[in-house]
Amino acid sequence: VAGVRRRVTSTDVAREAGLSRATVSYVLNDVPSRSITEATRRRVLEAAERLGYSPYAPARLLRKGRSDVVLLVLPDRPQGPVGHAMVEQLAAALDAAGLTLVSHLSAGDAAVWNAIAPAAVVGATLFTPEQTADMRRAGVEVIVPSDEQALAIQRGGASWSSQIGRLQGRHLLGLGHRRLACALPDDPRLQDVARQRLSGVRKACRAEGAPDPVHMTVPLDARAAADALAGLLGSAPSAVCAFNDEVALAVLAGMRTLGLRAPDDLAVIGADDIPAARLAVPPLTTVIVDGGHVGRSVAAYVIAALAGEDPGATPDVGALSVVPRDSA
Amino acid sequence: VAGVRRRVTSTDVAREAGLSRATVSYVLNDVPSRSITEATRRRVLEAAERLGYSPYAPARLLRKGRSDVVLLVLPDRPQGPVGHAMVEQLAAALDAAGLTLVSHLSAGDAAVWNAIAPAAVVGATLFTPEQTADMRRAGVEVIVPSDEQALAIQRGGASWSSQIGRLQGRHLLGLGHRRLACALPDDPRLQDVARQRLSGVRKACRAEGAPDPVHMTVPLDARAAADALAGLLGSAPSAVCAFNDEVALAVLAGMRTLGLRAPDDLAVIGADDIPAARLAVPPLTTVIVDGGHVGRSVAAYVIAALAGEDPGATPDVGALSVVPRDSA
DNA sequence: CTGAAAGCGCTTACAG
DNA sequence: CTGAAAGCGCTTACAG
Repeated sequence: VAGVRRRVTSTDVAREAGLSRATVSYVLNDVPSRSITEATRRRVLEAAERLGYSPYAPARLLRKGRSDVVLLVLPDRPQGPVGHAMVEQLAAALDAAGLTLVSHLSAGDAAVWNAIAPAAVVGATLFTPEQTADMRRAGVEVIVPSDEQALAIQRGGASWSSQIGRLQGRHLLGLGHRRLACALPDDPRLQDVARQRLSGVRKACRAEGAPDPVHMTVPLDARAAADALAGLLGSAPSAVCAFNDEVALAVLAGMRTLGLRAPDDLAVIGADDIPAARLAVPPLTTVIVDGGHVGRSVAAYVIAALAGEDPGATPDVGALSVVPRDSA
Repeated sequence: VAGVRRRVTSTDVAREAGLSRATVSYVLNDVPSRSITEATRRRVLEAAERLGYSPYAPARLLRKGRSDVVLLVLPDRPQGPVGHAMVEQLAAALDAAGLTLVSHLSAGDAAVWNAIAPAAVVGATLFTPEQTADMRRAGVEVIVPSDEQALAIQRGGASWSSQIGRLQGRHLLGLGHRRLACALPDDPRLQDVARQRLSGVRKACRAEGAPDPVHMTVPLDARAAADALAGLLGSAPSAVCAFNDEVALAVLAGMRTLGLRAPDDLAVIGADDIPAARLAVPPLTTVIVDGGHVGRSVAAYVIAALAGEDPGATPDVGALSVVPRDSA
């Protein structure tokens, strides 16, 4: 498991090939402005192969002064399929541009960017001004703040999360509902996003002249969800916008405990379209976000900014759409 | 967004403090073998603060020859709560030892370890011999292969996934079932793990003298699941071990379509305990893995190996347990 | 108690 | 077409 072997350097390759380190470097990096004999070329390549040479990143970085690593800072919670698609497409698009993506779960620690000196940092989480300053100091060239901050969709300046709320509300209102409720998660780490969501639903209601939505916290447990629901029935909502599909599932479970049926007694709409959504009883109507699209547009933004071009406003987060099923 | 400012180096700090780079380095790294005047100390610290100095990782690495970054290679699929707890605890335990964890979604690309030159690579995914050789070349000191390869629990030499299958089988058999079925996922990326799972269930059956389990592929869709189930009814199983909770939910949905009830017509047990499991109809009996424990024990292994100590066999993956609910 | 100097491995002007 | 040399920013023996 442990290895004490000395590192193979370009000097070794040069010696093995009977050439200089400069030539080795030129061949290995395919420098266009240099013309190299085919014979020399081959000699270098073969020597490198034979020795198992692989350039040492820190040294190369120190010399070139520019990293090709992009760091993605992820919020500290499990990732659904949308988040996964986002990361996957972001990585693929960056890779095609010669950039490597690595992720780190947010813990507010400066150590990460200092430890890897990335060319860019993408936040799927909020950055404090102190963190941003610290990144700059660590030599990070491009900083893409969280979607909640800057990936905010331009029209209306509303955040992504609030857009989802707006779409949920609009869908329910379009179905004829007037009194809406919001089911929010009890996870403290989600409260900021939850607030955005609620404001999106409220916006939809006001646009249609419907009363402001009421809201409640719904734990991921049938009994607790039933209690939360029971406390809300006084205001007689006819439909609920859930923070995400899990919360929606909890609402459905609570309703079952209370002897209520969806969508007749109460319509329910979720968000994320997790696999369990379509398997629920009844199958859950939900809002889907094209995570892949978000990933690709963030990648384009990073690549442009790194190339010194004006990346344009902020990344486009793409279209949301509702997947109509039976719960609403 | 882009910044052209020159990097602040230790030379700048030295100049600002009116001292040498050596002294700056000694103070900033708190070298124990050096005694430094309190006044000098403070002068360095203040100058560094004033200039916003942060040591440049590549340079330090090049000199010290040893990174404090650990790379985790993750399989390319969404992570459930178990995987998340594993990553979280692994990161925390490494952090306490001065190591920084970063992750990368597997894509079989050598670029990752070459780009960041980590001290250790932990695989939550299988490594080919070529990849391992490539890591060695890139200077990776410690390589921890996937649990499926080496985190395999010692007793019996069975892999983690197969242990889960065994526990599922044992639980069902203990409930009096004799004819078991396995519900496997249709995702091609999961086939290897699925095979392990099946072999675990088979092992449990043989230990009890029950017939070998039959198996079927169950897509995450009620209709398709019903079809799969219908094709299986000929062999008259009385219980099914699902690959994970999502597949279990699909089995439940398929049964509903067929007019079957759990657990009376068919008992169902899942694995992972995702939030949707306890909210299902009926609430899903499942197997829970202590992801946090796995993360901590992998961290201990990495830390010991990096310190040159014998890390002992391979990381302990900790106890599995079944969460009994209504579906079995 | 502090500093001058070497060297980690790489790339890239600059000579030849 | 190829090579000798400088220098990226850091740490650490080695002198003083």
